[in-house]
Amino acid sequence: MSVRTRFAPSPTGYLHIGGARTALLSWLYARKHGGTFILRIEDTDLERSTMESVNAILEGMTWLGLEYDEGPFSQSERFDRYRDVAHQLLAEGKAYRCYCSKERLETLRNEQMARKEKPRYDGYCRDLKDAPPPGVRPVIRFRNPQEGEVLVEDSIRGRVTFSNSELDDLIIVRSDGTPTYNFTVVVDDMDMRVTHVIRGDDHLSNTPRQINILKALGATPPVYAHVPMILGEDGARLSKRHGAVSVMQYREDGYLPEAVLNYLVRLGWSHGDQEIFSTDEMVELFDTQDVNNSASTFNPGKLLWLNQHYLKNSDPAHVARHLSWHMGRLGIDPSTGPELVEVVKAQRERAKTLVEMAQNSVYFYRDFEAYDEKAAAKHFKPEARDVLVDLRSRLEQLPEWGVEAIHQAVVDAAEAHGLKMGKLAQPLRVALCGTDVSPPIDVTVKLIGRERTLARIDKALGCIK
RNA sequence: GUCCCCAUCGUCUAGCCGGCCUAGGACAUCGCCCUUUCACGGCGGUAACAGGGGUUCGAAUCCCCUUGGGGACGCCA
Repeated sequence: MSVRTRFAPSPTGYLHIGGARTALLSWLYARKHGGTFILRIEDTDLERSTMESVNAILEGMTWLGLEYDEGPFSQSERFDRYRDVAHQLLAEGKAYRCYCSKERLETLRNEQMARKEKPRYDGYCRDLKDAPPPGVRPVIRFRNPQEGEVLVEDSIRGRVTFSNSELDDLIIVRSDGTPTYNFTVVVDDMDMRVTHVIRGDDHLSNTPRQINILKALGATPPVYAHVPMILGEDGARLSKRHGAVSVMQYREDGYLPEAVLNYLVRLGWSHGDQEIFSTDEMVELFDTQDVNNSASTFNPGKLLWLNQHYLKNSDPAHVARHLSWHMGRLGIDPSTGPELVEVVKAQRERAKTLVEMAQNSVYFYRDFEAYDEKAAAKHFKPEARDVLVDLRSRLEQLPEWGVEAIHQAVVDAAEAHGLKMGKLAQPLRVALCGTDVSPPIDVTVKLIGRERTLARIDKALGCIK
């Protein structure tokens, strides 16, 4: 039987880091086994679900390259199916209508809490003999077994058993007729023939309920794999408080999708001492059996390092495509200056993010407003004047505008004035870039181009008294 | 509170079917080297088996307890 996995987010927000990881692992597992990856939107909570969220999730998955094979299916379009299944359960006596008021349930809960018991439904309507109270729209509850145990065979956690006496009769259809999560998941996983449910750890306690319903429906439970949670740096579950958690925020912050993917796969999973994994390697090496069973803390620093690694080691043309997007956000048209690929080659060892790279590359395309004060004060000294004038004429006369020739011109000019490289390179840098930080000076000059270089030297000369 | 899960450097982790571990790698951090800036890179350092009981010739590795953390307990998903 071929593998079928699914990612089933609820559209109540963006695609966050935790969701992206379970999506990645499900995707990897399907790919590894030549199976099918299904995307299902769990929008049974009509109040909180939004179309914007659906789009945000789709956008995030596309950016990460997690292509699904089937879907997206929306649970809101399957209400008829859930209702049919609920009625089937009702007819078979495996579910029943419950007329308890929310007030009664509330009181019950409070009493149980006061008695230090686990709050759970007491089964008041389980075998209701009296006529139902008039005017009350009932919910439908699943008749959970009261005896015995449920065994969850989890490929990450091993065998976990729950006692049925811990479980209560959960609501599968609300009084307004809409189905609830634990019910729709079961029906969908069954209908969609999902073979492996890879999801967050927070669902482990829901699993015995789902298995019970699945069995009542005569279906075979899938293989479960509950992946540990991702915690914030304060040890609490990752949330907005911990800064950027939206996957798309990482794009805006200048991360490459492969860096995010690599970071995510290494959270709770490893392959010896290997740190860098291409997508193909992940697909080949990943297995749910090797996933850790302890929660891990999100570490922005390591993600940053990975991002820099991919910036440095990916095909420059690929990085350039991503950089182009960020240049655009800065209002830069890359056609107004050097080839972006060349800029990438020059900058990739000195930037951790694409945002940084873009910001530090603006001067290749657009004249800067003002000199960095400190840098100008430090390097625009009178003794720099003559050598800059000299270099300017050498550059102007250069027959060929190449890095080699430029380098030679700079060396010669410095030598002619008995100066060390730094005494010329730094003032020149400030003159050309506005700051004293840039790629190697010859490369910088080359990329800025002759026209701009000469003009900027002139401008700087005007500032050196 | 009840039930479930988890526990190696600050962080991600290797190791986990016991001896090869005076516990390895990576990020971060500190120091040195390289250097026309910033970086890259190279070399080196600091740093962990939560605690207590067992089992065993021998435990990070197996068992139990304690402690600590996380999750679930909704007419949310």
